Amino acid sequence: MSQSQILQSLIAENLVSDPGGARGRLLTEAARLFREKGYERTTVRDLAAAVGIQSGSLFHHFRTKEEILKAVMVETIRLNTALMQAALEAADTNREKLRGLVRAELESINGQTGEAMAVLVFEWRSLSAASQVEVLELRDIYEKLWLDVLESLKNEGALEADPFVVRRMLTGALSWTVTWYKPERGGLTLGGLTDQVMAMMAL
Amino acid sequence: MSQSQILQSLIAENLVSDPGGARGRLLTEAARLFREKGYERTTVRDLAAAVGIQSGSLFHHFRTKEEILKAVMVETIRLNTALMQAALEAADTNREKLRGLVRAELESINGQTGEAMAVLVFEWRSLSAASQVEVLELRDIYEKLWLDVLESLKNEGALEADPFVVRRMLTGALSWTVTWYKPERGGLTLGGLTDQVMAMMAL
DNA sequence: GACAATACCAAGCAAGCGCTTGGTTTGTAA
DNA sequence: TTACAAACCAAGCGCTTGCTTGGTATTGTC
Repeated sequence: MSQSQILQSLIAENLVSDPGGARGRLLTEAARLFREKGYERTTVRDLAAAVGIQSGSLFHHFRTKEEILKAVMVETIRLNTALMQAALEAADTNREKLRGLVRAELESINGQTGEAMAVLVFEWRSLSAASQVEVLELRDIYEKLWLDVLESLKNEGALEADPFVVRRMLTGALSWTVTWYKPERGGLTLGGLTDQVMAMMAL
Repeated sequence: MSQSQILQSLIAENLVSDPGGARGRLLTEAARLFREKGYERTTVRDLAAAVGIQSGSLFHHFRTKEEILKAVMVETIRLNTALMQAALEAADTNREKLRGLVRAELESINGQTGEAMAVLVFEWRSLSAASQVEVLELRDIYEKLWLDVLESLKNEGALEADPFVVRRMLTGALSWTVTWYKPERGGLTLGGLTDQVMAMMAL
């Protein structure tokens, strides 16, 4: 199943907004602006201007500004969880599964959903506690994919360190690529970067 | 030279504010609040209340709210650069130097300056471009300490990967510890965590 | 065509923000 | 004691923000 088929299926199930529709275009622009200026410094006037409408009209689509932030987060988690599940299904060994996860996460962080992924990290505090709880539930599903694979690697003796610590280190290392990775820099492809990450873990 | 001697020397040189003085107390509280609620959501009224004064009085000490943010960042970079230089001076081999840097950075991120270090990462966008330039100059001195050691390790054959990439991965992995590391969690000390990081790099 | 639903416009509200201003209080030096 | 500087108070300014409200325009359905 290709990436666009996964996306189409999520759209059909109303889990993710169609990027071509009004709501989807707004979320794409919101992710970009929130990433660039920060959620708090992005006004509803900025958001509206980015999609070519007046600010009051946003409130027809979303109840509050915060609901926009939450939707950016929820939708990127859903999409990337589905992409990672697909990467797992395409792999045979635990080592290949981990490689697939690393590759998929690097793609999500440095590709189409890079802005939304960065918003998830940097704008967490602007979510209300109730929204944080909801987003964390989805996030936990995503994290479980990782921990299951790391624990399997530990059980087969391929990994000595604590899976929890390894995942946390990886989260930081991979998330940080958003601040520095550029394909043009020294010809380092995402595949090459994936190789370096795997090598750093002696895997 | 001990940590408190380093701090006293920086205070004497007016590079860092005395934590016991009014300005220093304000910067400590500011780092805490900015970390907790975000810079944009922390009002000057919040800051003033945290140190027990009225909000207008803040402007006796700092020209603008942004100057407070910048001071939090500048002062933590200066302090931690000095601590890392001390760690380098206490080490003999390049491997020990790297270990000293990892340990010192983990201490800065998870210890007294943890809040300010997190503010440096998460609140970067709230700084004006001019302030960013100034803070980056200090940051570059700090980063050069790392790159020099990693390049020495590469030159002696102990490290295969690109020092630039390794440093970036380490920055992410170590910075992320602020979100999850707790000494009580499974008895993992900072020394133990340092060991795990070094092991992950096969060093 | 008629009607309902959806999408958007334009104007402006209430609340809150960073900061100013004129003043008072405290600390220091001569 | 006096003079001055530093630190703080209290009140309020001008501006910005997220959002509401009454309306118009467009789209979809029968």
